[in-house]
Amino acid sequence: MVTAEPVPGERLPLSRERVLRTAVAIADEHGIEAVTMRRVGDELGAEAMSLYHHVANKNDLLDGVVDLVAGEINEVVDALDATGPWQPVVRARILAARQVLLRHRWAPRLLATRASLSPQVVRYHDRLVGQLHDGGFSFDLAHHALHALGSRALGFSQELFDPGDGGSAGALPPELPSLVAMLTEVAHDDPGSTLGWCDDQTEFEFGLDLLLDGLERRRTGS
Amino acid sequence: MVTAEPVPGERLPLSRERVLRTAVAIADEHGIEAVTMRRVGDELGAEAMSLYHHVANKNDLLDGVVDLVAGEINEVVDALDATGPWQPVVRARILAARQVLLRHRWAPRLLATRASLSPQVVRYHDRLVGQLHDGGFSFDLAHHALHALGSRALGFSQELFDPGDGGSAGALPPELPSLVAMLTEVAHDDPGSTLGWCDDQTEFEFGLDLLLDGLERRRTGS
DNA sequence: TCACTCTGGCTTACAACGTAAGGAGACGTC
DNA sequence: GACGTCTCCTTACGTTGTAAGCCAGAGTGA
Repeated sequence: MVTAEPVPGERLPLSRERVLRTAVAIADEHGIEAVTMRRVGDELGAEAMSLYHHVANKNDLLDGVVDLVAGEINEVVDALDATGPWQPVVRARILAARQVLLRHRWAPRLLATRASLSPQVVRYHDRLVGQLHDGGFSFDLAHHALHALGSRALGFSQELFDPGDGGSAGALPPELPSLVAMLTEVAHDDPGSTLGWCDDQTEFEFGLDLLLDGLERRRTGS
Repeated sequence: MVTAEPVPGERLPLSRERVLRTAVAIADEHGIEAVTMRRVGDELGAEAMSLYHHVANKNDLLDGVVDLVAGEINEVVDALDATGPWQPVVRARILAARQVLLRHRWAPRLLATRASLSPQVVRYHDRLVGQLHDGGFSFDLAHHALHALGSRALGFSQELFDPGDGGSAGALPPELPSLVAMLTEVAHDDPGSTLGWCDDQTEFEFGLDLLLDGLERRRTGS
């Protein structure tokens, strides 16, 4: 009758929370494609079908995972100091969100494929709109700003070229004269970079500032 | 001995070209998730395994599909008039690419998930860099521009919110004050819009021009 | 002409996936 | 004690990508 005691080897009961956190852990370690119902179950010492008592189906699980990550982002950005002019405030918010996503590199792709919106993602944008409005944006301009920023608002940009294979301009065929010229010149300017010929963080900030500067100009109407 | 005659009901032989075109047709009609090896085979009157004589595996098939669509884009943009100042030239190129992608709405998502780069996509960017360089960009700035534009260079932006469900601001909970305020105001400004409260083409152009204007300012150093 | 290899199709089979269906044991409430 | 209800398990099915191997026709060299 002593079943209530916390035996050390005893299994914790499942919960939606534990299921989602386990899925995130698997994705962090082995990539999002390693997140299968059976694998998540295994990791929890349970069967795949047991998960269905806590998530409706795999789609729901992935929605929950996205929401969890977005919640992590919100935790971080809510702690930032948001006083002062809007531009550094918004800039810091977005770069902080980016830092979280760099810890979950699979998350951007997952976010992009989700059909329904995560409450936490919506919440993130609500606060962002609030900051823009406080900074002098009309709601109309804030609305445009959301679309203009797109995924960049959450801290990631669509990386069409997989980083890591662009380093060698020699592999490019000669019928691409402009790319060859560009790559040789850029590589020459920065010969010893271990980050390859382009540093993602720098590029992200370049594009972000381009947008933020443009928005500020639209706001002041100059 | 008359086996060479083109019997009407006779099946064309398979080819990589036919396989890829069929996959595109299926994706156009039923979505990218309907593109399975068996389905493509069926559509061609062949078995799934027969496709493997023309594509290495499904990944290769999808790579080929992306390349085919990018080739379609290149066909269109190569036919554009590229004389005059860089900004309208590049703008027209990107908007034309967008028109092609609107005929293959599944393509952006597929593009974003491909690991290897399509030669046609690379070619597209080569010509784009050429246009920027001709327009007075240093290769360094052109390189930054590619990253800043990201997927927008190819004519699509990451649509985080699925269009079609954002129309009703009434569904939003009250703990999202800024979004509620924004949506009610924007919806009020444009009450009769059948496109929902945001028109994608307009928003895309807004963001694109923000970037192009910013790039021009960086180029002239003002 | 014969035997050979290639090419491109088909058949069969398998492992991994998501998940439907239902059963077993622990728990609370009447 | 009977009865839900909750949680977890077992079994099984359909769908997916694809490995392995068979077979017919077309060249091709002896």
